Amino acid sequence: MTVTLADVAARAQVSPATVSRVLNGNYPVAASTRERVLRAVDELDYVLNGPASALAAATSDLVGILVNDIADPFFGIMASAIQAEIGGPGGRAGGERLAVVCNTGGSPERELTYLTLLQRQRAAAVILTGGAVENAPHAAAVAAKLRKLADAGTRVVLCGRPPAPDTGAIALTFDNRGGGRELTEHLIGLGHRRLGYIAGPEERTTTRHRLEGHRAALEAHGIEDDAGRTVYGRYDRRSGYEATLELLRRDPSLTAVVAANDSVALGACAALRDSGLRIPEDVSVAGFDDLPFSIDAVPSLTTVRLPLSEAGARAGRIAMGREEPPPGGIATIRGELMVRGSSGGPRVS
Amino acid sequence: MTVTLADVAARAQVSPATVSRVLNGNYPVAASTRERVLRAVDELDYVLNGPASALAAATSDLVGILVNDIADPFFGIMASAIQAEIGGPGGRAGGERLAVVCNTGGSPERELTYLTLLQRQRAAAVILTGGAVENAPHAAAVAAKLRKLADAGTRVVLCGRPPAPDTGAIALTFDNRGGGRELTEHLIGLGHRRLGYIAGPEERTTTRHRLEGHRAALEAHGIEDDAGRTVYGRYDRRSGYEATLELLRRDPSLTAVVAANDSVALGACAALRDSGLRIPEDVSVAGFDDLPFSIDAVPSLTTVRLPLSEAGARAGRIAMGREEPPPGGIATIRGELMVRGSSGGPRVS
DNA sequence: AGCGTCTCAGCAAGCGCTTTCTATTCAATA
DNA sequence: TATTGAATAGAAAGCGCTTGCTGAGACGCT
Repeated sequence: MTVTLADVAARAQVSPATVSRVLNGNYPVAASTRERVLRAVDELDYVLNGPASALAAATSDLVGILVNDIADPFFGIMASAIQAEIGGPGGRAGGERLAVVCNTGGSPERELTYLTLLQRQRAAAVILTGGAVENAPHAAAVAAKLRKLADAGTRVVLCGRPPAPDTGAIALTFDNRGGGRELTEHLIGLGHRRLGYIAGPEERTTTRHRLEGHRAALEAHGIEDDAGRTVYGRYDRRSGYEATLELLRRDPSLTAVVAANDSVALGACAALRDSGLRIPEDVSVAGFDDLPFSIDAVPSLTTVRLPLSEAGARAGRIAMGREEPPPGGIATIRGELMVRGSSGGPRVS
Repeated sequence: MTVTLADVAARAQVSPATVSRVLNGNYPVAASTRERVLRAVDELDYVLNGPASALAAATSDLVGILVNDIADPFFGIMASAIQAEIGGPGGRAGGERLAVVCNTGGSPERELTYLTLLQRQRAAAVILTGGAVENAPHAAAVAAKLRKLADAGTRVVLCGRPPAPDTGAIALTFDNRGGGRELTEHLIGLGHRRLGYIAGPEERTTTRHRLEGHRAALEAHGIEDDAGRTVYGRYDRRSGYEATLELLRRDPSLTAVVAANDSVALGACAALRDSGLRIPEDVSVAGFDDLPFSIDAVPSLTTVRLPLSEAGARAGRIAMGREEPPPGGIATIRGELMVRGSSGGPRVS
């Protein structure tokens, strides 16, 4: 049999209540008693029963982190920063919490199911990262879930995701629109007029915002936005490769390709090279996010740096109640344009 | 107040026991009754209380996945594959389990603490991924924990990690030694004789095994292994960059650099380029793992492909008891040499 | 008609912990 | 010396669920 609180109590010659209090440290216990209890715990190699404890105390030490793709460093970096703050092991003493990273794969159903699962576990907090799916019924369902979670005392934080009104959720949003605009303006400033755009999956807030920024820049400079210059895809390299070939087919005179993120941009680079085009002499390329590998590409990638780690850390602290939420429950986090080797003036044709 | 089983029972005019049985589907319930219960659940928007359920049933639906660095795709890919099999939401019906990805950061203490936390939660299974720390006391502590977990009925699987004897843990091990050897033999075959090696952190099984493979290859071909040709670092790009500069300083006549993994190799490439050396004309570079970005490097990286996804999926299935463990509880998974653009014959000096 | 059998539902005893309330002790105060 | 009040420990009542056991019908058999 496994060791229980009662066993420890018996061994230490105290009541179970006392053992519980020693373990939780939330009630005065004489030093001598405490020590006796601690020794018994040690000798019996006792490990608290989490479920029982959670049931009795009506709280749990689980914190859920929802990500769209755990294999994508974009999410990995945020998750890592969050976890560090959640203070799983190694964090500050006291709150030893278990961070649960849940991989939704970008699927609305999975997202909902995970939220239910976390609700079932009475999670202490839930952090949703990355773009949301833009689909009215689903958005409503998620909002309802979030509201319910908040009502049940679970702290809900959105990190790199647009605010969810009326849910009580704190939102740390990336300024994808602004970043997208800045990026395209940089290219326009370089002299580009025929820019292809490789967007992410449709019905995703991130996709839409970045694209809106791109279009706003075009419009501001009186450049007509030919719909054929935008191709939708996924947020991965492969998608970037294929989309680039498609863009090239539609208009071989392109001088720049703006990608929805860095992985896509890398795919674009590969496609361009395979098509015999030089970067940036023939075609400039720009990404988004500034993931670690982007600086390693050859040429290194012009992109928009998102402070993933900082945002994640802040979200983690807010979720733990260790930092004040931003006023109004919403904060916008801006990206920073990183001009590097993959962008240059257009070729003269 | 939150809705409880009893509320549902009252509404459906049955006993709590019946509701529980409907929800768990592990006991015959008349169709009409079942439907009535299900309707009540729906109407009340009832969500099972996880802790209570876990306490009463003495089991939980948590599955722990320990990774060294969640921001590293090496682990992300495995975790993703595992999670898909764990069948969180979206998996096959029935076992709706919550996959908990825990980020140890490569720290022994955190690893131990997470294991305790999982033990406390009475996790259904625990999967440890990636290399282990080689440090006798710590290894013993981990082994003891694993044994205890196994005794408590938690299934323990090691994925990409050497076996832990006498712990009852199933091990799917990568043949790092073999892969390392093959890689170096490839370079030797190309004519290289002065190879630098950038190892991972010391006291890590992965580091040691890959290095042993490298040295075995050197020895097999009668190449003396100058200790100065090996530099230890971390498993990241930065480390590769710095280590390469160091190697170059020690011996500018190097014709090849073998890195502990792909990220390190990319850093090495950057350092070589910054030193005015061409790849592979002046210096060949090789990585390990074959992460998705490796093929995008310019030139694309010669490396050893590890079937991360497949291994993760298999580990997940074994953890769920959905696949027979390998005979003897140990399986060795081989890597595959991927010869690409970053390796070529040595320059003629 | 009598009886074993099978199906389905309820009773009630926990699961291992937390926490309120109560009891005891002992020192400080009147 | 009697009295008050900290400080500390224990008793016991749950927390919300699962499950072994019991019981009540319904059915088919002899």
